[in-house]
Amino acid sequence: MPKGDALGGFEQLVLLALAHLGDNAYGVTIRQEIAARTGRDVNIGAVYATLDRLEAKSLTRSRTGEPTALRGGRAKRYFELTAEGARALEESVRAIESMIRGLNWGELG
Amino acid sequence: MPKGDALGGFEQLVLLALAHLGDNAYGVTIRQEIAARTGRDVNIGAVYATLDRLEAKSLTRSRTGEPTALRGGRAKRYFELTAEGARALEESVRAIESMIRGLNWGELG
DNA sequence: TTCAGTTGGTATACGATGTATATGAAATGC
DNA sequence: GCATTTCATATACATCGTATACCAACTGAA
Repeated sequence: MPKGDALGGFEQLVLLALAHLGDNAYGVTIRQEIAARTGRDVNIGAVYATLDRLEAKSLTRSRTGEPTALRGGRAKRYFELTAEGARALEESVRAIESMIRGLNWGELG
Repeated sequence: MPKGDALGGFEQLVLLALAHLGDNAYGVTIRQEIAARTGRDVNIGAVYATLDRLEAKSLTRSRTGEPTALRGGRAKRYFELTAEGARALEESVRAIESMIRGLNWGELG
């Protein structure tokens, strides 16, 4: 990995949410996924801003879906990982895991 | 966790390095620990800047050690986690682990 | 048939975080 | 003493994270 393109913490979170959601990833579900797994109640604007930045870096791509026959069911913007995004995510997960490995929680603080 | 005090990605990395290094954590070794585990060649200035911010948030504390009898062996500034820092780190590791759990790498990209 | 109510997205601004560059200070060894 | 080595600090700027506010599209019922 060339230096300088490490993922930010929130970018990593959003990419992980995409990975879990598969073909049902759009603003609202992404936010829910993060909240459900981490307990962190993120702002929806933060999610979209980050998705835009990820797309600008070619780590994600998006398409507009069809409206659904539900009250307020307007068309969604679906997001997915690109191959490059999947690679960056794997790399970044590997990095954090190797930092976590072997920690002795008992001796901290 | 009260909203707003989530750790940044690099802050988390630095705290993890502290956790591994125990009583031998100072600028140079912290940098080495991160590089050795992640392959990421971080800038020393970035490390100190982050340590200062962590200390401002009471997640770490520091003290100045004794000079050593080595060429260039000037006094080091040692860093360690506070109890609060250890808690924040555990919390943040738990969050990322629950985001990683159950991922199916094969279906990405 | 229009408008309240609901879902979902966009714009933008700003503070926090991440990073590079440059400089400073204290020690040793010759 | 002065070059050399280790370690720390200062500063400036780019990127990321977050809040606030607003806009758009659709349904259902008056």
